[in-house]
Amino acid sequence: MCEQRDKFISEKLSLMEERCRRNKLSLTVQRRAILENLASRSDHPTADQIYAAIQGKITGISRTTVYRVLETFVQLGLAQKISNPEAKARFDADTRRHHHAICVNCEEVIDVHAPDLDSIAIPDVGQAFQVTDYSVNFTGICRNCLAKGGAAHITERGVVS
Amino acid sequence: MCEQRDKFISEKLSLMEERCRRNKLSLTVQRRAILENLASRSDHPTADQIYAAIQGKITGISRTTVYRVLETFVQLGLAQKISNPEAKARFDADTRRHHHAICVNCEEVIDVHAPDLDSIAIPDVGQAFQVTDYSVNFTGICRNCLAKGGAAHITERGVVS
DNA sequence: GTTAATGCAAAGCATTTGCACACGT
DNA sequence: ACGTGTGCAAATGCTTTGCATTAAC
Repeated sequence: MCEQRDKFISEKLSLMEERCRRNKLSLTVQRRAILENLASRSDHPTADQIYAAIQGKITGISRTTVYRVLETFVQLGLAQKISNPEAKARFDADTRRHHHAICVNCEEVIDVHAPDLDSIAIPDVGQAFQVTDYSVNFTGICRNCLAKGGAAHITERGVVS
Repeated sequence: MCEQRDKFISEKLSLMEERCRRNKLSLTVQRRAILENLASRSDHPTADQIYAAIQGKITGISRTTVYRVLETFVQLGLAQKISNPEAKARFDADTRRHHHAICVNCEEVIDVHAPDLDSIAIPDVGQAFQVTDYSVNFTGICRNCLAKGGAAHITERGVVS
C-alpha cells in the first residue's frame, strides 16, 4: 500500500519534470510540493485543502500559487478536476480511468475501481460531440454518515418518495 | 418535441404542488416560476442563469430566493445538482436516470440518453458506501468548440500526450 | 392569525487578476 | 541576464445568512 503510493508519487514527479521541461516551464519548489501533496492523498482535495496541507511544510507558499499551479497541472495532463455537485473544484492526481462515489451528505469523494466500467461502449452523444473520456459517478451515503444517521437527516429535511 | 416538453413541465409543476403540500411548504409565485423555468430548459443552468431568465417575467424576484428555492427543490427530489468540474452548481429538473456530456472547453453540459448505461451493475464500492444512484459523465469537445477550433486551443496550452 | 417565504444588505467562501519582486534556467 | 513564477493585495464571482417585511394557508 505504502509502496504502491510511493511509487505513484515518484513516477508522477518524474512525469511532471518531463512535461515541464518539454513545455519550458520552471521546476519550482512550489510545483514539486503541490504535486507531491496531491499525489500523496486520495481524498480529492480542493485547492484550499492543498494550500492548508502545504503551509507548514514549505515556507511562504501562497494560495494564489496553489490555484495557478493546479491549473497548470490540469493543462499538462498531470491532474484532473473531478466532476462533483459542489460549488468548488476538486483535484485528482490519478488521471487513469476510474470512477467516484460521492456522499450526498458530507460530499466526501472516494475512488471506485471497477474493470467492468472501464470500457463501456461510448454511445452516440449526438450533435457531433467528440467524447475523449468518461467516468461513472455514484451518489449515496458514505459509511461515516450512515453511522451518524446521515440518511435520516436527509429525510427529515423533506425528501419523500 | 414541444408537446413532450410542455407535458414534462406541467407534470413537474403538479409534482411540486403535491410535494409542497405534503411537506407543508407554501406554493409561492416564485417557486412556480423557478420550477417552470428550470423544467423548460435543457441547458443545466446555474442559479444565476435562472435568476437572469426570470427577472423580466415576474416582478422583483431576488437572487437569494432563487438559491433558496433551488435548494428546496433538491431536498424535495424535484431537481438535482449535477456533477461538473466547474466551481459552481448546475441544476437539472430531470431526475430520471440519464447521463451528461461536458465540453472541457466551454463547459456546456448536454444530456446523454443511453439505455445501455441505465442499469449497469453497481460495483461493490467498499467501505459500506450505500449507493443510491449513479450517472455517467462524458468529457470532450462540443460541436461549437470543434467548429471554432476549440481542440486546438487546448493543445496549444500544453496538453501533450 | 400563524407560520413560513421573500427581499435586502452584508458577510462568507472560492477563485482570479495586476503588478512588483524573486527565482529557475 | 532573461523570462517565467511567485506573493501580495485587491477584485470578482458564487453562495449563504440575519433580519425585517410580506405573503400563504
